[in-house]
Amino acid sequence: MFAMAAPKSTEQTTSPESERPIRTPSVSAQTDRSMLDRLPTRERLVAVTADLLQVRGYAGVGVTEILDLSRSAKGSMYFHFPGGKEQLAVEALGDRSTQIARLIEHLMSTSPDAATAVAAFAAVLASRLEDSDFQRGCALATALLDAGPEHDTVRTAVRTGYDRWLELLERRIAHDDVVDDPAAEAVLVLSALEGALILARAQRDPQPIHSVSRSITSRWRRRAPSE
Amino acid sequence: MFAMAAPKSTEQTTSPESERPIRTPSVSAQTDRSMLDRLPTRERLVAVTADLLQVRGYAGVGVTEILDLSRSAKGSMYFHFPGGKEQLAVEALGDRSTQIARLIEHLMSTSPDAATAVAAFAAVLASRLEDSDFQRGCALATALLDAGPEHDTVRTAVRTGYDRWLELLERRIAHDDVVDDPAAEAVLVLSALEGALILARAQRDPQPIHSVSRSITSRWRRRAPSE
Amino acid sequence: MFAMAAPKSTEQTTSPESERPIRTPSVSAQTDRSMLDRLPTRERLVAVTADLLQVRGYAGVGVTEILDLSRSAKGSMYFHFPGGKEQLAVEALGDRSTQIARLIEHLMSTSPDAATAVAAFAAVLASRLEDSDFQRGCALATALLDAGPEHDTVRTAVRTGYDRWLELLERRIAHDDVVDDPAAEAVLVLSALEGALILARAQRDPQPIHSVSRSITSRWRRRAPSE
Amino acid sequence: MFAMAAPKSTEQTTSPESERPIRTPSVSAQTDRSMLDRLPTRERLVAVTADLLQVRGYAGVGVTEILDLSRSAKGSMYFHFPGGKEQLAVEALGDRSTQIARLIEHLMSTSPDAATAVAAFAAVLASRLEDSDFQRGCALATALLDAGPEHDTVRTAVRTGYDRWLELLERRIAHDDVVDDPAAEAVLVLSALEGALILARAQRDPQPIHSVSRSITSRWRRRAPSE
DNA sequence: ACTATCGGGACATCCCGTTTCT
DNA sequence: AGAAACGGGATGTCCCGATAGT
Repeated sequence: MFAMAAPKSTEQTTSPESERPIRTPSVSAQTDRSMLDRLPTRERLVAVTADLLQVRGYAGVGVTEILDLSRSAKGSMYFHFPGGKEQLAVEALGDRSTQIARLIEHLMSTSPDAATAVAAFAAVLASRLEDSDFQRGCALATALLDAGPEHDTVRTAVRTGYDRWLELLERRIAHDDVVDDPAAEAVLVLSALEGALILARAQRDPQPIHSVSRSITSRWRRRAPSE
Repeated sequence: MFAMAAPKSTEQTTSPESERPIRTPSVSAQTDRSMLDRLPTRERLVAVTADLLQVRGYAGVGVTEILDLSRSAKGSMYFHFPGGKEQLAVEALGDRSTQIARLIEHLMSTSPDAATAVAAFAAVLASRLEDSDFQRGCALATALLDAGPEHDTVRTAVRTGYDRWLELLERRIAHDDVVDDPAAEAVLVLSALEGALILARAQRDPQPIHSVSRSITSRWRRRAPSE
Repeated sequence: MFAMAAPKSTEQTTSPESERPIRTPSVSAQTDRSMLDRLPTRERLVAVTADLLQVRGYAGVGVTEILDLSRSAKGSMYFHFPGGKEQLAVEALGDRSTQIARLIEHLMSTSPDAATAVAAFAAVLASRLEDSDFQRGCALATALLDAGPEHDTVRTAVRTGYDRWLELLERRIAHDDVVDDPAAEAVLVLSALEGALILARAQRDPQPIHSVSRSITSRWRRRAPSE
Repeated sequence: MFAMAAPKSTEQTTSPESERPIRTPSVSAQTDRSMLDRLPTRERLVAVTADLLQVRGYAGVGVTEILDLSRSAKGSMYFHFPGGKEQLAVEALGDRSTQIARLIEHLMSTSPDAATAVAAFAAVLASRLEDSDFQRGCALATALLDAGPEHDTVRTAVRTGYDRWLELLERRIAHDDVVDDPAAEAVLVLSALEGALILARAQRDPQPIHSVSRSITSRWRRRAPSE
């Protein structure tokens, strides 16, 4: 999908026309450059922020980096997001969580059963992680963990995202009627995938993601033949 | 055990007479003050660092804060940890992961079966989270997610910790003989708990932790008579 | 008349939904809101600027704050005042100094003698200071002191205002014939009141203002029968 | 005493060895360079801050300028003054107000009577103002007026300074027994001089200072021959 | 006459690592 | 082992002025 550049290359290849060092985009990101430049400033900021939050979390990302990568000026950012970094992060997380929600919805409605859908979802997560040299985990989890209690709006945004995902999962699990408690099972699926994403990142190996997906769904498929 | 509210005291006392700023210990931490003061400098630094990493991650914690909370001076820190913040973090994560490993070991050996042990472990995690006003999740996950690729020693430390935990879990699951693939089941248990810890933090509700613990262990207890 | 406390609202609402920050009007000002909204843009800007200059001086006031409080946009401001902040300040100081001149004129012509007029003037200054929680001193002095040599037009505006006041004072003192050198006495009156306003602000006590007014005028009333 | 450089020369004479533009010391200051360099960092910061506050007030002075002029690093400043700009200002004002207090004390004890002492004091103020191209008024007044209510420690420092000066003035006036109410007369003297300093700055003419000094003291000398 | 953007520099603060001295 | 001081770069935020489009 995209390649990973060197990790935050502090050294600059002296390109002729660059006066000040322009930060090499350490994470080229999901949203790639060609489509980025076509976006209006506001969307560009959101997209870049989402990509960076996914990799280094709230505290780990600096607004300067966001500005560099999105080729925007400080003034523009504080015009569109008077609430600063926090507001930008909240909006980026909302944006990203909606994207994932749409992905889940799509997989749920195009798969023959819940188990297949979950396996497909796991596969997408795993491939995104691998393709990014094991940097891009879950934007929500990554942003949440180092936001600190003073940025409660970030936590709320994360929570809202998780709640939406859980509902989608639960609905399909309930529809398939594979377990007694669909809500608890949705929590298990999401928790296990989130945790596996972290394990995979630590081990630089996507195997945990596939493993948990298999472990969980192998118990399903029993009761309901689903539509 | 203690409450935590003050949001990183951005406002100093600013009274002209006060020579040095006194940082409100925003996170009193697992390691509490009275026992902290009895520790030698080196251990004090490690303990405080572990506590802070658990709450705000690698990027979110500053050495100044560590120094303030551990009542040590810069010089002392760079004497004990010439590698600076990164080395300190690695050592703190090693320390903390050993503590958790010991806890797992203890629970595993004192519980009648694996399911009970896992439930007890989940209960400990949940209560620690709640007691800290939903701040203290897993130090390893929190530190990993915002460390960034340039701090690979941090990732390695996290990985080592996870591997040790996995092995302990796998051993007991294998011993109880409750599932076909004990290694995969250990990964599921750890992943689900890590993920549930995050969900719980986002929702400010420990329920996901208990939920996943129940969901997973409810399938066990069947085959093995346990020792 | 009104109270003033909120310290420049350094914290934004930061709610993700709020698009634009709403600045808490830290200084509602002499010119109050209801009459402000009825004014055309240009006058609104001048009035708000004057109020702010009086409280925080030239360097202490930002155009953003002026814009927020006067509910105008940047474009409007630079249309009316192409010279920017400096021109706006000059005009605001001219406006305010005219108001004060009118007040002096009125008091001078309605009082039985110069001493009574000066006491009345001092009383007005003192009450304005007290009513604003000891924030609103003399706009001219406040703006002058932190304008810096690069904003000489500000100094000139201040000077012009002072000159007008001095002339009015001198005329009445001369008319009453209470001292040998009416010009010098006018300078004394104005200087003492300006200085007392500062002392009063520092001490949060209006007493110096009344004190100097009494000290000075107690020597008058002797020679002249007044008109 | 010293010369004034060009007013904040935004343009830089391209001296060979200067890499980044080094701010031309817009106000060479009371504390001149040669003696400044011999001072330890902490004192250097205080001295430079006092000089700058005197000219442009609290809001008008930036810490960068203080750092440049005092040739100190950011780290040093926040080491010595953890309370930042505000603490530095408070300390500078305390320092400067002590210097003036000593001057007053000296003049009071070496002059034949209070009137002579006040005239001498006025002469010093006037000459300092003139020598600085009408920039250096009273540091206390200048810093107070644009500090804003959020920096109350600055106001307190100013108040303390004024109170000390008033006491010294009152003591000598009482000793000479020239008026009925020495406390009120001290307030008059200080107020008039502070105000005259402002008028003189606005008019670029020291005359108001001498004028008020003469106006006030001409009524004295009557009753007491003093020691 | 006004809105909606943008640009880029300056602001106060805090960062992490080093050095020097005891 | 540790205290005191320093260096200089990075942080998030805010600044003032400009511009393009009505």
